[in-house]
Amino acid sequence: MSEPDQRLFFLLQRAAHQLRTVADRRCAAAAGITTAQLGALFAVRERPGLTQRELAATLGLREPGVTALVGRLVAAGLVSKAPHPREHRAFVLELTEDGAAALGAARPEIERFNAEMRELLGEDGFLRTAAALDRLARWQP
Amino acid sequence: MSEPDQRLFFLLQRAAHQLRTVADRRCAAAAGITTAQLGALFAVRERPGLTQRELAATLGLREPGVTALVGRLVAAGLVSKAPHPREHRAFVLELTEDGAAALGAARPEIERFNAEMRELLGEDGFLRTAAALDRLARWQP
DNA sequence: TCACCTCACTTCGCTAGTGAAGTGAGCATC
DNA sequence: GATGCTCACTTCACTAGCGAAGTGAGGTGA
Repeated sequence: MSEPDQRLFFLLQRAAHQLRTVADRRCAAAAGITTAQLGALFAVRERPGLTQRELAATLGLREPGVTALVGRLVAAGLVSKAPHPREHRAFVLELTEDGAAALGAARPEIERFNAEMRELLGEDGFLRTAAALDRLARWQP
Repeated sequence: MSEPDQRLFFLLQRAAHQLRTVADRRCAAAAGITTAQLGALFAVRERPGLTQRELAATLGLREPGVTALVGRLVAAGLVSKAPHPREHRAFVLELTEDGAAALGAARPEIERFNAEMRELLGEDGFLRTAAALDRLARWQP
């Protein structure tokens, strides 16, 4: 492996970390919650009645992480958690009004984030990066 | 903002998270340390005598994080930490033999990771993504 | 019918980051 | 030569994720 290749690997890791922390600070400023929490709200809004297992798959997290994440959202009143009608082990998640409001509050910040990314990478680079990360998101080692 | 745009934002977050965790599991299996630790070793090898402040800038971390990170590496005997010759508040970091060995041990895994990314994204997509993430890594909100 | 398995979720202990505040050496200024 | 500033690093309290193990309801097969 060439030296630049190795550098590339670490660069990638740093970029991934940067993405998370920058976005997190933005979301926290806009809606008072983290990107992960916001992502969960978005997922629940898209598919109301989601179970935690499904949410874990959607977000690319493990179950314990989702248990904690949902716990925080329920405690904050942003998501409701009710017994599953058919499957007694599971719960169904719904967005509350406050949850929808938080999602709305973060929207301008997300817009700004995307706009800056577009500026940074160019429209073409932005779309290509998005496509690439789309595949990465579904990547299983 | 269009709905797909919002989805894109969360997709990006998930991809970033996926990248970190996949790479971390690989590195842990290969060298017994995390990607962040490996990245620090790489940085110290490239610029021996680095201070922690410089390392923080290189890795995109904050100082407390680097204090802990370096502490772990020193405890593991992978990095040495000596007083700075001129600046008494600072320390200079050097790679130990074990540190170099760990870096070497992880090399095939990094190679494999990069190869899979290339396969996933195509050579062109890989290079473009790398270039994009290079900018992202240096991005300051 | 009763032991056994499956599986959604939880609990526990861990690692790795963050921000805010603290520490202390060296230097400048009065 | 005391006062106070700067700044590299540390400490502290916190959040967020992980893996492994535990819990318990529902189904399955001898």
